[in-house]
Amino acid sequence: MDMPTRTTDEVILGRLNTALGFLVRLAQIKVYEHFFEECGERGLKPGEFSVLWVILHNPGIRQSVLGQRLMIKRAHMTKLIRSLEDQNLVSRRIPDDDRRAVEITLTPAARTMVEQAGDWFFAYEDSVGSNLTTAERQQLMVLLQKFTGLD
Amino acid sequence: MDMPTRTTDEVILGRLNTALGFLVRLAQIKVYEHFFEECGERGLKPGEFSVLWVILHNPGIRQSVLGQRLMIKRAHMTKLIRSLEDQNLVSRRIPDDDRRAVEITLTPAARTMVEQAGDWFFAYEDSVGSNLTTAERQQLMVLLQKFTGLD
DNA sequence: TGGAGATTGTTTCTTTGTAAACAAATTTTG
DNA sequence: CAAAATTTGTTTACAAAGAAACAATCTCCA
Repeated sequence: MDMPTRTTDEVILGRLNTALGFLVRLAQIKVYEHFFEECGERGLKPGEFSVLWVILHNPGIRQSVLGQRLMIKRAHMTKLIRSLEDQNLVSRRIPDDDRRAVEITLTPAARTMVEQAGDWFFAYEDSVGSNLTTAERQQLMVLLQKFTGLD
Repeated sequence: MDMPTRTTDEVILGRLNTALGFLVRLAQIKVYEHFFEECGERGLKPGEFSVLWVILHNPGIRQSVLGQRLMIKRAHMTKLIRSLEDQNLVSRRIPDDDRRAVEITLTPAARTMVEQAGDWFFAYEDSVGSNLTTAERQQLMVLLQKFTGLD
């Protein structure tokens, strides 16, 4: 009998389910979808939060450095920063010693906001991978740190 | 001295570098960039390949099932399939027993092409995470399978 | 010193993917 | 059975992200 595949778990993936790149992509989508179920309408997306968080902990950081660390391309970073500036969350300053660069700082209002947002963001992050044991989560974290070169 | 952050590895990430969601996003970008360095102008992107690969191994699979398994949204799947159809790689058939559904099959030409593409695709996939040991790669694979619910 | 090349950020255009409204077919249920 | 609800795929409008071309500034070296 050669019935066409009708249900998700019948699907034959072959070697695909051993491919790291494929698995990482699936994981990323899952995290993202899970985020919007949980944090739904908080108004602050994961990308935005990570940018603000890093600026909080590195006041005066340059756009280029921020982009390199978070792996956000220049063109996109420009848009992100402008959007944050429009929301009055960050301010830009051209340093005297290099007038091409832009140094980013949080506004005072944003500082308290981001600290607060950190609470629920990391609470959410703790719920990521809740189908793994604590030990597995720890293991996965370490492996991903090494994989991404963050160790 | 409170110098603004100037180089990537000076950047303070705080709790962020222990956040699974953040790490997974970084990993995904890294895989994707690495892919285009390696496989540059092969004309077949990771997403397209995975779709074709799954159709190859599940001939007559329905669009909805394909989308669920690869976590591709309906609206997007429609465009992907149409693009593949325009390239004469897949054909669509409305089954008699459910005239809303669409069953997808590879064209004969695509079958050999995808089998061939599999060779370099999985060769590339083997090079993903080359900064990890073989054991670590295996571990990461198993953890991601569990994480994504593919086990 | 001054010009070639690199760096930094912006702009414009394109690609990729999502959301919401819709139409058609099917299933459920009163 | 017939109306209501669900499923499946498409369309349209939009958001997120990258690529390439560009302008301004800085660096390096002949």
